[in-house]
Amino acid sequence: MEKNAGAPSHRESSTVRDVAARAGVSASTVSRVLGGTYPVAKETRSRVLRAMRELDYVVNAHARALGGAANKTVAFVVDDVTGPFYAHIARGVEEQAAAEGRLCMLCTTHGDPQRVFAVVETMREQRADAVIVVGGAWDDKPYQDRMTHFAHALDRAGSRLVLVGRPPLGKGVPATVVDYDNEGGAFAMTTHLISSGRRRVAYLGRVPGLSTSSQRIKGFVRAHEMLGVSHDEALMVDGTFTRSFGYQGMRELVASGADFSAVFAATDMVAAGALQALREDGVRVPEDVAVAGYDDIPTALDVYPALTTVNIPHEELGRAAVRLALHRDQFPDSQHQVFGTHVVVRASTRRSGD
Amino acid sequence: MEKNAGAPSHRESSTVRDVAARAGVSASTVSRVLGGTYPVAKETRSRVLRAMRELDYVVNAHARALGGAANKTVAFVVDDVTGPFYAHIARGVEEQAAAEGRLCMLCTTHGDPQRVFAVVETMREQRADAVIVVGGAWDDKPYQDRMTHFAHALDRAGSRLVLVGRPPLGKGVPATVVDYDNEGGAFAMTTHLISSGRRRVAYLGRVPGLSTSSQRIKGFVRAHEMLGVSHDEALMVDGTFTRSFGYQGMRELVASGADFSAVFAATDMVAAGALQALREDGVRVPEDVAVAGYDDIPTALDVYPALTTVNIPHEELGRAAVRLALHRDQFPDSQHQVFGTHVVVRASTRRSGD
DNA sequence: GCGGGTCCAGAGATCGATTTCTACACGCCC
DNA sequence: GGGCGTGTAGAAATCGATCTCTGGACCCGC
Repeated sequence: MEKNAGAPSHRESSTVRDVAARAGVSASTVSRVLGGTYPVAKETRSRVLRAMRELDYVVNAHARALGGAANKTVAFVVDDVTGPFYAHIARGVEEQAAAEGRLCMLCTTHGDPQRVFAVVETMREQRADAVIVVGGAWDDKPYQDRMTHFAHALDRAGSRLVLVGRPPLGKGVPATVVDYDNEGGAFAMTTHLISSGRRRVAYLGRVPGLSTSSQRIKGFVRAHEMLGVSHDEALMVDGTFTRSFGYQGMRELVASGADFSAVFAATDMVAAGALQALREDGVRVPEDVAVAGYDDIPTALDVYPALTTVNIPHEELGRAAVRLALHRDQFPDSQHQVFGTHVVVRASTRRSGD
Repeated sequence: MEKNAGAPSHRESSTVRDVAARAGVSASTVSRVLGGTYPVAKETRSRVLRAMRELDYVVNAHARALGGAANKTVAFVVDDVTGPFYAHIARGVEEQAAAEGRLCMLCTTHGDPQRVFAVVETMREQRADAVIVVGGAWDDKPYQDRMTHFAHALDRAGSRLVLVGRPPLGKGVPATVVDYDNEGGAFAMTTHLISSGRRRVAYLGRVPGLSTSSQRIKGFVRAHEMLGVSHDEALMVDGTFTRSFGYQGMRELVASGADFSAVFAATDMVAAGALQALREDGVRVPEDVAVAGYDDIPTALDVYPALTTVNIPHEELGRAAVRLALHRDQFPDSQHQVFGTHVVVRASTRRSGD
């Protein structure tokens, strides 16, 4: 019996050979029609196209990727897709990736550093064009060494590590860094709070060892120093970047009888929880206590009162990450790009007179 | 010169042959160490493992996928990752996919039906184990025919189409359907509103042709009929599932002087916008007007007053989608699974006496 | 001592598409 | 009419890992 002469097997999808057989040409010719970069006689081409349609043929992306051609995939690694912060960056990444004809692989790590490594390793296996890691980094040395190792490994394979919203790994490490002015935003917000007369500002949600947290606190402290206002260590509350911590932490702070006239929450989610706690405790916002957040997620508009926060250009970060990584040969000098942040004043910090 | 005898090229990542050469064995042996399913002498194995470590070797997923082995990828198609509704389902999908040792490809369509087709086609090329499409479907025939075609094409290729939150394509179509009791939730909510004494309920955000919308409205209408309350077509406002429509639509409804004592918003996002509009118009919630949403996204807790809404088990939908699709041979009878929904009563519909 | 079994490892085919490299026509000019 | 470009298409090698088939080494018992 002739091999591949009849109809293709029922459980399998068809291959170039099936198409070739049906069109009465060779596999090479089918491939050339597919690629379109090589002259094929008009009549032959249409015969091949018809055969492809009739067999409902689609190329095998793996076979194509194996044959040297780039794999056209961008990997995206986040803690948790559910967080609006990540979701909006994800959107930017996905949009730009689509615009550049790339697919987008999504991986979540649930804040577990070990999973970051596992996931990046998997992305090396997938030969992704770029691996974009989003969110705060851990300060410890082994972690950074490991990321540096990945940066080199990816580079060797012709891929690229991209760090979004985290500090660079050091000189000479082949990685793209897309960051926002984290410290500056915290500085501006703290200044806003203090200069509006709130001299005792609590910081809700310090995460020791997390770069995002450290930078915000640096800005927070710097603003105090700049304005000659001493800040009280007792008003620094350790926690996580979650709504539930915001609620718990705020309740405890109020219960402790601490003296404060403003709360700078580490993120908008934390602020949302804090607002609920204050409401339940009968503390008026902004009359008794001003509340500010960080990130400017959509929910900031919906909490009551509307939340003063620091805006981060999330989607632009995502788009830049993809763009810079894929065209790194065109932008060799902007492989560390920092976007600006700015304070958005809403009702939660407004003075009655304003 | 011996081929592959020296160090691997500097710009390329190493292959099994490189590892084999370094360990002084054949490629087959390296592969067997990798797979672990075939006996390899202990001493040989450790030599190979060391060589892999020294060369920082990772397998080429494409080469592996080409050799028959399943590709271990689940595709996830949504309108927009930014929406909390999708984000939470995405999380369920991602978690379950990770638990099953699968990677997750994310694609967004921005509500464009054409992009759905393009994306699903790409997923066929990628030979994904399952293609999960989330969100309302369009009622028109060509759209459904095309989806049916994809269902068959994926099935032929050993993959699976999964529809989440959308109606089945018909008898005999090889697809997994994971749905929630959309109509029942709307029915329950409408009943809740009417039986608490609000006899004139506005529906904010009808989207003609979208299955999600039609089902909710069906429940809305059925509740009216059941309770013997007539509903007013003038209180049905067409729109989109967005916060900004919620705001606009609500303002216009108030400005029109329409008579209503409750608003059933098509989604929580719509409700959030509506609440802002009502606040700005000086309408008190829930005293003057009760407001309810649909989806139970986290923001429902943060709006003011806290939003009464219909809970959907988002993450469970996502997990079930992956589980049922990958183990469809084990669950041949539950390829159309419907999850329950339930009303969550919060402040936005509460009577003062409650 | 030799057949028979077990254990381990190499050679080579294979997956599907691309990409040389090769070859056959055809038309054209000298 | 023979030589030569040009246009078109096939045969075969290639990518990297896996899988089958084959075969060598070694131990065992009779």
